[in-house]
Amino acid sequence: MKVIFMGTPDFSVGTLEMLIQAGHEIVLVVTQPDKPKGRGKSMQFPPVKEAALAHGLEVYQPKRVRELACIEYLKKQEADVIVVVAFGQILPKEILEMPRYGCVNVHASLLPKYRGAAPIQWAVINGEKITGVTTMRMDEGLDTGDMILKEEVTLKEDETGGSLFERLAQVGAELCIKTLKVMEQGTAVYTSQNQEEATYTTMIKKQLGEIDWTKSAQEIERFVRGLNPWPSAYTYLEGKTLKIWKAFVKEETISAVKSSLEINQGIDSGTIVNITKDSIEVQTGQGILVLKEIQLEGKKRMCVDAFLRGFHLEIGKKLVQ
RNA sequence: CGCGGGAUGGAGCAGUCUGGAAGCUCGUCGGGCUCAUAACCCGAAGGUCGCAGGUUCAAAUCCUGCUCCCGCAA
Repeated sequence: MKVIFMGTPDFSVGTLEMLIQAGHEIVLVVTQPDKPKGRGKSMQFPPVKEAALAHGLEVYQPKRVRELACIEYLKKQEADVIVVVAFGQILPKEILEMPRYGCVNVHASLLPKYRGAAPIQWAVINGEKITGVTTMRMDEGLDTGDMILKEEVTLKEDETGGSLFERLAQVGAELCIKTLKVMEQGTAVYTSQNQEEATYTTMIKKQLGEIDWTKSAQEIERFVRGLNPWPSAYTYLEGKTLKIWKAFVKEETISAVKSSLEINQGIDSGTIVNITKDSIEVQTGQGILVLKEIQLEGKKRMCVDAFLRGFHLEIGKKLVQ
């Protein structure tokens, strides 16, 4: 089919490449404008643009897709379908209705749950056992279109936002190809979403990563995994930012909840209660979190045993700003 | 020219301001102690102090340029 592809971050790249591989004719790749990124604020191409250029595809970067000039340009392509994967702009009705097969969106959750911007991280943070990818025919709402295909993915014990991101991107790419196939064959089944079951996720901001030590050790551990590798969960140590990359819930606190709760009643959440050769144990609102891999501001991320060799840390210190 | 931290034996750091014998906590190797040990004791190897110039009797340390890493911000 003649396809217009719209997408911006890494998550979209896999789908674009699989579309090419599957033999679809990509007539145009639409992505967000280049933005200054990284240290030194140098201009950088969005990942999708990099991939598109590598395949010799035409790239179009409108500031706003709803502008007339843009709509006209898209119309000229005479595409059969528009595939949208994490594009980052809302499409107006004119575009949604433009292609013969409409606009297909690949969303990284099992709709109608986790509509919105950051379904992957939230699935990990919330401790979901199963998530997945859904394709749908877009309508004017945010992730409210009729669903076409769905595939479940089971989260692993040590799943991080990053690892799940990669897996879902792969699943999403394959699901997209299947979706186009059934649409083309006319065998696609469109299922409307149950509005009552719908949930929404908010966009992940940097600031969200600050750890609230009054939460339970289990919640914080999931929080750490969900925000790895971006934007990362962090706290403070002696006025500096301390990122937590890897941690786990201390086992004893599960089996001996009552006694440890009693013992810890006088200790504030966020206090370092024990330090071993290769771990730092922190009191939380419920249970103890054992830090294994951390990163102090300006330093590389490192295992706690390496950190402790060069940083003299004392029990009783609190991880607060 | 967005702001800032950093580069020192295999790892993590101190030393740099106030130039003048390369140090700390570990790891590694050898030996000892021990029923035993990630514990303890003794000993050893291992570094052109990121790179290139400059100042000086003398530079990890001062000056200049460069490379790489990291935090913030976007």
